[in-house]
Amino acid sequence: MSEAGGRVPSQLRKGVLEHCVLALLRNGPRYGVEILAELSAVSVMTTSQGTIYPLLSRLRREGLVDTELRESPSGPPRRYYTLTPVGRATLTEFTQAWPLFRDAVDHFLNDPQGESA
Amino acid sequence: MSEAGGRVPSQLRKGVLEHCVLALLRNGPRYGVEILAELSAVSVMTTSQGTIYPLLSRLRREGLVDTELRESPSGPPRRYYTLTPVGRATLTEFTQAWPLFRDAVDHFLNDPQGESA
DNA sequence: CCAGGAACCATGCAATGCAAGATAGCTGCG
DNA sequence: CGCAGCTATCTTGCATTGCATGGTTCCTGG
Repeated sequence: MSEAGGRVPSQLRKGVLEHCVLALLRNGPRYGVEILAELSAVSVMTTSQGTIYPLLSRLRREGLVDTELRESPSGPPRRYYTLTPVGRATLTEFTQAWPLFRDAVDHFLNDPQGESA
Repeated sequence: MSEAGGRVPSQLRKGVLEHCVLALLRNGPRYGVEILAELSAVSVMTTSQGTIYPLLSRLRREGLVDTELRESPSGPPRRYYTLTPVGRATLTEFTQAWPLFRDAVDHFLNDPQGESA
């Protein structure tokens, strides 16, 4: 309630979450719950296990990430995800495409008359 | 292919197109084909009739826009869309939420180490 | 052994962009 | 008038993907 201004429609995340996960993996291998936590550290990206596990499975199926099961110091084993060359290339593509999209949205939101420069 | 750098995944548009249309309508009433043209003027927002007509129907059904059928100086009648107060409020909400989302994505894409500025 | 938590995964649903195609009105031409 | 071609609107079916829900496995502590 009263978060009208801060609420981000979940549809916005479509097609973006995937690339944010790839971006996280640039920093080194991560496992599911860890990825979930790092995403949720930025509130508008907060999501759930029901979102990222299917997402991670898809990334693996499509060859964008490799996985490796490692024992945990305490608890069940963790599945670590690592970028493959294909995953890295996909991330690079997105990194180039994103500013175009972002600026286009800014254009429509900020340029009512098409005036400006 | 080979457009890797400029290609914007269509999933990116999800939930955004709707608000870009609302933003367009701030400039006054528009009809379908006209909206399609103004969106396509920004290449990454190029879309098709099969996308905007269902979208416009939904906006009308949800009370975000009003419609009015007007004769065309030449051709079939056109259905003009106008923002309702609800539509205007929805647009305002999105205008506030968008920068949060945009900056979050920028954060993940540009901040590999979390080193910040 | 049992309780509880950490970690993983699968299933079904909802929202929405899109391709393809159908319909209807207007204009110009013969 | 009759037809071609354009403008404009709308419908249907599909693919993608975020999400809620629930279930399973492994480890630790008592």
